[in-house]
Amino acid sequence: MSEKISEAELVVMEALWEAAPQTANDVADRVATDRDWSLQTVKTLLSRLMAKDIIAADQDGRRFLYRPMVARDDYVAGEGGRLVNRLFGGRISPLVAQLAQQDQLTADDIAELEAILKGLKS
Amino acid sequence: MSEKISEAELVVMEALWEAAPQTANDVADRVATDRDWSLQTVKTLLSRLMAKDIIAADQDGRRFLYRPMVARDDYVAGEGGRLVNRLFGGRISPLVAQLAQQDQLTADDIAELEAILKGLKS
DNA sequence: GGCTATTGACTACATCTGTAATCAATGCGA
DNA sequence: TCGCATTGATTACAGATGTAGTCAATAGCC
Repeated sequence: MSEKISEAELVVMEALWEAAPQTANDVADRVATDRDWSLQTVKTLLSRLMAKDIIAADQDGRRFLYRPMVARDDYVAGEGGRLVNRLFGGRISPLVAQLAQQDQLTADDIAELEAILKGLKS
Repeated sequence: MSEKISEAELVVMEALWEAAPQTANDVADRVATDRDWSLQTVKTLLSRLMAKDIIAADQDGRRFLYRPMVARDDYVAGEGGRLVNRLFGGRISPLVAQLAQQDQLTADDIAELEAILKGLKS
């Protein structure tokens, strides 16, 4: 239901998912690792995320404490599903096959996949 | 290396990946199943894809025959990898786990995943 | 109690995207 | 040969996005 999160907005979301609630300054600091943005830029992105009801803010003195309203897991599941639909017609195996072919699957990945499959068969 | 393909452009690409080469009219007809676009809109998208060097065109009389310059598999692998990186830190298993949890894995999917894993272990 | 620093709100502006109308060339039928 | 239909090129324009400057309120300091 909630609106689309743009690339730049997602960076802010990641910061908020790491820890919440945070002030605009906290978020800017955290985001600085990834992007060289001014504080104002971060605040604009926070505003837009507020307008989209993806985050909320509680007043704390004269500042605001921002917090995500959507869980990262939910967002990620939605996006993952959408991509799998768009690119693979809803089938996950071609993506796994692609990654396998590019040797992008670690032994850990393979073990985990096997565990998941085992769980499904029970 | 090639530039980003937007949502609308991707619809055109799908049409071109289905069959190539095609005239602008062919593409528009094929795309009509998905989107209710005017012929002009499709032509604009074709132009933009040309500008981005994602497709090429060969003159055929007074028309052009358009064809993709990137293979669907390559594009899809790139996008899939990018998403898995962005959302899951490069690990595929969380995505599979998500899909499994949402009962989005069919018996066929599971069988294919098992086959892929079996292939990897040999 | 006025000055300054902090902080959110508002405004700005270039680019990209979605969607299309209009223009211009050109080939074909009458 | 002349007008019409086809087709690509150019232009348009609103909304989203990336990036940030400026304004206004306010709270603490001297």
